[in-house]
Amino acid sequence: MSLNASGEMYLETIYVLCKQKQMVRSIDIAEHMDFSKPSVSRGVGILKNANYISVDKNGFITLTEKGLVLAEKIYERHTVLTNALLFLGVDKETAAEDACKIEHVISDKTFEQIKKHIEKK
Amino acid sequence: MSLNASGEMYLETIYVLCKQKQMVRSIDIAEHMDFSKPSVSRGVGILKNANYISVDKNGFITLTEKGLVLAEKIYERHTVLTNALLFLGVDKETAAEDACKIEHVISDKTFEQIKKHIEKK
DNA sequence: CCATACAGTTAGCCATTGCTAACTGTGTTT
DNA sequence: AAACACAGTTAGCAATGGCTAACTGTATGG
Repeated sequence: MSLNASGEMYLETIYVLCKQKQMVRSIDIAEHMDFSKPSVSRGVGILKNANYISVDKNGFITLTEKGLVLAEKIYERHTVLTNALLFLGVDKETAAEDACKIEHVISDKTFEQIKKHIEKK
Repeated sequence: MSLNASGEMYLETIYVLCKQKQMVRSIDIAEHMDFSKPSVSRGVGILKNANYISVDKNGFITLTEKGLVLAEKIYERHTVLTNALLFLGVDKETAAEDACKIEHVISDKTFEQIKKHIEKK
């Protein structure tokens, strides 16, 4: 019951927003991702269902332990991959965009090797 | 009217098979990709429609000029990315698998930087 | 000559994931 | 109190891209 790219993006967005504002609602996710409210509503429902997040009666979203672990993993991928691309000479915007695509498709093995290599620099 | 990941995979497979056997049919693609015949039939139809390939009356598939150009670009990405991952210490099978995923999502800019960096080694 | 095999196509199912339209429920404002 | 704003949900559309079942058409073989 693990997440695909779409679910990972919602989770990562929640993680990033939580670091910025503590109180995160679906509407904040919608604005941040530039998605419609119903799309986010469904996405949030899936994450909640799979026990990655909790949503209280006021609609405030928090990561569960399971959600936090995965979100941190994805976010680490994002930062390491972005840095890797910046290191290779890719411009900032492109690096962030492409890191965001790559982070959802590569294996743990590959990521660990990239990370190892970048951290040596 | 450009292709997405799925179409690119069909095109790349056709390119690879063409290098191996000259005569390539839909059934060969189906076997190589482990997809059903109808899935391949649709995929091939899309490539044909978009003028990436020609299919003769016997079902033999050839790349058009446009198809060859794109297929070579994708294949180059595949080989360069695979080599990049191998260089980082990823095992052969994982490198090929992940290269296959990455090749469809990264920008030209990012690919060129990776290529430049790998070719210096 | 009929049967069988093989390649391909058609029709249609299913899941995913974006969308709009329209509804619900709650809290504020006049 | 009535009206409005705002957040969220429900229902349902569309495209993508896999699948199976069942058909067509051709070629081979008993």
